[in-house]
Amino acid sequence: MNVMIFSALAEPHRLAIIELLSEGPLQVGNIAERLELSQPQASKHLRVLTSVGLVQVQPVANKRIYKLRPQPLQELETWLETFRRSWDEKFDNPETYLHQLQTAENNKDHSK
Amino acid sequence: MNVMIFSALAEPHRLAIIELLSEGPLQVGNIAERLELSQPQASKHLRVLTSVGLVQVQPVANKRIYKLRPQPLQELETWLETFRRSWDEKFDNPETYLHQLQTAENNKDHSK
DNA sequence: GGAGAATATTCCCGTCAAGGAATATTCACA
DNA sequence: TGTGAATATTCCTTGACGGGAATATTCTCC
Repeated sequence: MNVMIFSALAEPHRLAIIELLSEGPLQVGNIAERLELSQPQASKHLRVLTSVGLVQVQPVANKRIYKLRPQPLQELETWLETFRRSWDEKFDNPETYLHQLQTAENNKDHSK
Repeated sequence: MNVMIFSALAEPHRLAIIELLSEGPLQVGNIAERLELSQPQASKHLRVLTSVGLVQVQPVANKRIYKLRPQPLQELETWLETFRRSWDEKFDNPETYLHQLQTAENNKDHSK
């Protein structure tokens, strides 16, 4: 899993942009207005979101319509599914926990 | 959705710790060793992960066993599901896209 | 092609977080 | 109680990032 998507979403305004765009495409001015951002700030954040592929531009006249790109969030969902497997297998399973403790014990330094 | 979990996962080493812990609980020394981190670095990153609830400590003797906490990642999964609804409803739907364009048009400044 | 709307870019500054090194703390055990 | 193992904390420095202000760019339309 790549870290870029997380750092892109780690900024409150960018996360708000993503959630706003989940309702549908918007042009820069509307995004800035709705989130009470300056226009340059909105553009800068949209640039970051575009660079990591979370967002996509579509020029219409002298406007630029931004919309979400499903792929990265879908990949994130896939990544999370691999964790669900871990929950089901290992969590609240005393035997597994014991095994981990023994593993830690076996990893001790035997070279001295 | 809270931004904290994203900033916690936005650091490569911390993301690696999460993925490592998905295989099972580990003590600090083993985490540091496996990821080629200094022990203080590992402790610091684990502190961040704990503070956002992604990880949980369990003291055993003078060791500290860290393991994942399912809740935050499950909440993230839930958050992503709300997006899936948007994909299915709105994506590749020309009518919706047109509606957005018109909405943008209607949001123009009427006060002048 | 000139004007104006919509958007992007640049420059500058303050803040914050990560890493390294050193040190402190906690715990078991002899 | 003292020693060593395991882990946490502090201090410091440096680089990256967000915000504001100003400016540049792009596009449409007359």
